[in-house]
Amino acid sequence: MCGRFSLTRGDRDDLENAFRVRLPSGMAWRPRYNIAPTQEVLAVVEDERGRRIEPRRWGLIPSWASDPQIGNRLINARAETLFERPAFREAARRRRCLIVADGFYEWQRRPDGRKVPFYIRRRDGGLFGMAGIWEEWQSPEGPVRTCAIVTVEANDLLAPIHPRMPAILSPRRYDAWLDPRNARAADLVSLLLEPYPPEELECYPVSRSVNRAEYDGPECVRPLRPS
DNA sequence: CCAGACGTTGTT
DNA sequence: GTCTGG
DNA sequence: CCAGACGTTGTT
DNA sequence: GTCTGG
Repeated sequence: MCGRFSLTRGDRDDLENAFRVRLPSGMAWRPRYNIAPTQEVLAVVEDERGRRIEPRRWGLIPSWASDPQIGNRLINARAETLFERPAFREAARRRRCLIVADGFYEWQRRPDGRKVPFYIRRRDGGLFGMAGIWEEWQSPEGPVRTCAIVTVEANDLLAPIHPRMPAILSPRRYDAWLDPRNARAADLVSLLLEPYPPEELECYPVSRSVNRAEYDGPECVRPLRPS
């Protein structure tokens, strides 16, 4: 699955080039090594007015939810059932997005029960878009925009670590995924299920500092042993 | 028709 | 064990 | 995802 | 929003 990720690099130009979008001039962010559920993430969204990058809270609250607490648990959505689940299908049809990242974490369970965190990133260190969906929930204080990250079966690189991974889209699939006029579930799911080329990624064990959601420093992504 | 419920993942 | 918060 | 909390009554 | 039950 995907319960933590990073956005450590990426200046304005990187983001604008990677996702072919213009950033609002006032938009600022700091390097994030340990992004956890309930925190703010950057989402590439698209509607009739065009493509934008906007913040979203990670943890999807369905529009009809009476209790927003539900969002603390809806952090991932399975690609295989995305268009069927009542909590997700409306967002899947009309509110797809890309979650901007440059790495993510998976925990490997060892035979003795210990869990070892691994960091996965592109070999070239570049940005990538994880498939996501988003929702808007009306709180008494105003609209709350939330999102979930779509997951798929692990590819060959990740399979030894964990059975699921985020759906990483190749850049040539970004347009089709984001296009709001595209609503054919079968086509969209097949985009998600295209395995991301394992040879473009690398994966190495990291220290347990990432376990603490409160810790957000470079220690999280440092290789435990040279990889 | 209206009222009322409705959630997910991954793990073992 | 289970739930909440980050 | 992981870490950390998790209780009640009655009284002031 | 959408589905189920009455």
